[in-house]
Amino acid sequence: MPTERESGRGRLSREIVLTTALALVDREGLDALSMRKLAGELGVEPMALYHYAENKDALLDGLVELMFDETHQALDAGPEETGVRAEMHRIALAFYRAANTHPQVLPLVVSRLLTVPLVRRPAPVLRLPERVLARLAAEGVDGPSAIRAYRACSAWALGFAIIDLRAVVDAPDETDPGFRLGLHRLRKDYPMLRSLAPVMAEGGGEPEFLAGLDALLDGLGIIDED
Amino acid sequence: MPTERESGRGRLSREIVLTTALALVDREGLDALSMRKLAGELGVEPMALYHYAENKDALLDGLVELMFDETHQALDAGPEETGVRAEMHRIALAFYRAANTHPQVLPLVVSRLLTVPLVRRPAPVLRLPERVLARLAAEGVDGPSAIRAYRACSAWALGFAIIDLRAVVDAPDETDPGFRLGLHRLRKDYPMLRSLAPVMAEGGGEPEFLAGLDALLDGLGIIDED
DNA sequence: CCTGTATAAGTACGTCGTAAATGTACGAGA
DNA sequence: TCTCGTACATTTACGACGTACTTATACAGG
Repeated sequence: MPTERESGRGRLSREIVLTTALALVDREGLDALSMRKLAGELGVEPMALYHYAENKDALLDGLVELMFDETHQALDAGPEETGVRAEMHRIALAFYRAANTHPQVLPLVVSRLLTVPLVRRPAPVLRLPERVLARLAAEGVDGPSAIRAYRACSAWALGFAIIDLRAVVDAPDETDPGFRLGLHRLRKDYPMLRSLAPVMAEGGGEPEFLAGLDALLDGLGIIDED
Repeated sequence: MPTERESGRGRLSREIVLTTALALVDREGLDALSMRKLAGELGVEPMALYHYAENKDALLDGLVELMFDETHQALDAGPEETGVRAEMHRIALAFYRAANTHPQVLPLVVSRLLTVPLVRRPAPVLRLPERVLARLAAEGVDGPSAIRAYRACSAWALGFAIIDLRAVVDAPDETDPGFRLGLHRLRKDYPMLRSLAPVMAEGGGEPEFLAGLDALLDGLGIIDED
């Protein structure tokens, strides 16, 4: 006798489909995600997925949504900080960690930002700027300044997540045949890069992330009042 | 009698293939780029392209390469600035402008950064950090500090380019049927976003980009000596 | 003029996203 | 308890894609 998950109705749900897709992407990369493969992983025929995502693009949107959801879950789990600065740290860190957990999703975030108009973005994606702007407004920051601050923080968080993740990939676990050739080219044509590559491979991590964020907030005059 | 470009040998070259591909992507978006379509645009059979790009991924790498090349061309066209700060502005701006010229390539940049190990990145991609690091070293900045500065500048340039380009897409040229519905949702659930959307749609542009860059450099203590 | 080599074209295969039609199991009302 | 509408899953099929493998062509050097 088959369990509920194994036969008939109710085997799938939007959440199951999306989380399985996200796991697949985290594990094997974006290119490995196909409707057929995902269906196979769920023990289902490909077309069944189209009840939960209008098409593949919508499914990819769902992955972005999931990453932002994770950010909000982390934020909702703890209490809001009292200082603006501390709260901005908390929000940015939540996003940064979600991004680090699902690096493969970042290219999707980028292409969606460039493509999907604000008005029809998924709720969790909109909720993040709303959260930031509301907090800044509560602190007495005027509209244009708040927008500038939000823009700076999101640009920094996204950019730093991308750049710093690179460090993982640059780590010297390189065993490919073309490696030594590449190293030689590096030594010859890019001496600075060559000598600093080990430092670069370490990555900045959260301290450097927060330091940059603080520098930006300083520049914008977003400072705790006391 | 057919011209040289129209028959026989020498119709194609890596440069022709790549620039045509880039034009196609700029015009119709990443998804519209297929080997077959590109070949059609070049008046050639699809397989001919494989003499200039090992496969489609390599062709996409070529697009990133082209964007960085454009950055270097802009930089090589003018004289180096004497102050570090001014030179960092010049370099970052060159990149920012190239990114704005080819927004569709940004998702590719991101996925390559996350995927391709440093050692085998295209020359123009390596040349940019080399340029920055060399300049900082010349100014007496030590290795780890230079890396931090480079990381901050590249994260900011990439992130701000992505975030600020979004403004274009968010502009209120929305004529879709679902628009008013979306607007209503916005008003109800995201009041801050709703009221600040017009400000947001304007984008920060180059002044805001440079202001953020300065804030980061200030935070790192990268200051002209005089 | 001939020939080798660089380049383009042709053919073919497996995979992809997904439209359309068909089948199936559950839950509510008789 | 039965039945039937509806929500869900499957089947089948198509065109487009990336690209391996094979064949044709045109130029350059001997």
